[in-house]
Amino acid sequence: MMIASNLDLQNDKPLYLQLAETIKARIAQNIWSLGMMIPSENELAKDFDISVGTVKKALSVLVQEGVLFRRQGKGTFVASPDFSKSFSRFFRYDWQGGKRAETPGSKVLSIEVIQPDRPVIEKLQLEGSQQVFRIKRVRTIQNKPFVIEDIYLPYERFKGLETMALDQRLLYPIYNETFATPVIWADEYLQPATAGQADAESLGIQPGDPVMCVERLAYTYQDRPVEWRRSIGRGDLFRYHIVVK
Amino acid sequence: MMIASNLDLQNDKPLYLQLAETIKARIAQNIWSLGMMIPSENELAKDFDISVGTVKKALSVLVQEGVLFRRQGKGTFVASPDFSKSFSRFFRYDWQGGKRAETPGSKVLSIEVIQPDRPVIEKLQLEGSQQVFRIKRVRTIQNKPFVIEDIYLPYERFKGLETMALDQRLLYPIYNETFATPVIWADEYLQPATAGQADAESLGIQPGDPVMCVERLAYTYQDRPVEWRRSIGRGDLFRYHIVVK
DNA sequence: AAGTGGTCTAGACCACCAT
DNA sequence: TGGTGGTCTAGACCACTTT
Repeated sequence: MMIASNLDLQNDKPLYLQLAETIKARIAQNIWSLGMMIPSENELAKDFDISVGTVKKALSVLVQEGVLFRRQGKGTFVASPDFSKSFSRFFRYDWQGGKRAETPGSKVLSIEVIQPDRPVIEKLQLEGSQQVFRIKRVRTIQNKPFVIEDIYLPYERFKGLETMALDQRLLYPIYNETFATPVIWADEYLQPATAGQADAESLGIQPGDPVMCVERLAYTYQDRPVEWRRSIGRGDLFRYHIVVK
Repeated sequence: MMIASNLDLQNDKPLYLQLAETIKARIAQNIWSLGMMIPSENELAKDFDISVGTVKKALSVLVQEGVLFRRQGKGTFVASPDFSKSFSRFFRYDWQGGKRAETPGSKVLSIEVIQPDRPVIEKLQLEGSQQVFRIKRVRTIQNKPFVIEDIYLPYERFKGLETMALDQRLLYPIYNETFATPVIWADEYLQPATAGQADAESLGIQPGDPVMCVERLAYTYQDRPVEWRRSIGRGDLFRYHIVVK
């Protein structure tokens, strides 16, 4: 049961776009949350007093945008972006020709609450004198380190994170489930570099060996930045794959 | 005037996808060429004996894929990939954070026709003993080299390329306009490395300096691979930007 | 005025899923 | 069996472009 609303025939904007925006707004307000089924075509059509065809068009737009997914016979659901998948694209694990997509282990080296410096303030769009978490961790495959990460998070949003078992779980599901902060999309910059003394030791390589430096700014709903991280990956294990269309 | 054909109600595949594929095939066969207007919704519906709604759906799929574009009041046209744009999509080199999107110069070092080795044969899906072009060139910004490229092309498809002024123009527009081979999408792999003696000299850096190694397989219509290239870029000038969704 | 695509409707029938 | 989405139809009306 849903209160109909604010679709406007007088508006320039087509009804199906108005509906799409309304649905996105409801997801952003957590009226409909990740993974949840939203009302059926028929219900939406009835609630908003438009035809089913128009509802179909609105939903197809949101499916296209990755906001929803649909299953014949079941319903329409709010999509949860799966970053563990996109993560696994970034690295190749096939170093023995084995195809097993092994889940990387992770070990937190330190977690502290600090006063951020200017670049972090700007990237996370912090105001006043907000503090941030700084997490350093190393990720491993078969117990060999292959990436070290330096992660910054706004303290307020993630208060309580420091008490959690961060070694056991991926971070993005924690953001989503515990802090109601799903990561929707991210901006990444890649640059090649060579390992310094400290990084080389952490990664088990020689200073001067190639490494990939990845900076990522991750956003949640309404394009709010919620995490900034810099990763340094072993060059010999790092392979970034992208399909350009 | 168009001979109707081969849409099959008995087929598992929905009519609108059958139509979309038929249209793509006609474009691939150059029955409808780049930039040309294709028949209107009504004509297509009549020719294929299906409803206008189904035609609309087929066309919207192709618009989504970037194969067609539509203009209200004018018609539906075969899209010509915009190469100044796609170029900047494929290569995102920020010059010291400057925003000037300067067009890089290029200088061909060598072009030869050779018998490809196995990796090239597999990537370009060559049959029998087909030969390939191998082009080596260096790209420059402000007369400074920043990328060296090693490019492989099937000889048959691009016969005559060796006589063209490759220094003056971008390659992809040449593929498109002269050889009716638009590049539709590409697969890229990025990996950090350090410069060897020869590469360092070409790029004006020191051996051991960081470089980015980019391998790209470019495809035309019907997912046919038509170019394979390996690029080595100066690490200090290379910054790859990607939005992960 | 005639032709184009863009939006919207009100159905029909089907395939799939739960019960 | 009833509800869901997926396909398809046959219109209507509108906005835009060209002649």
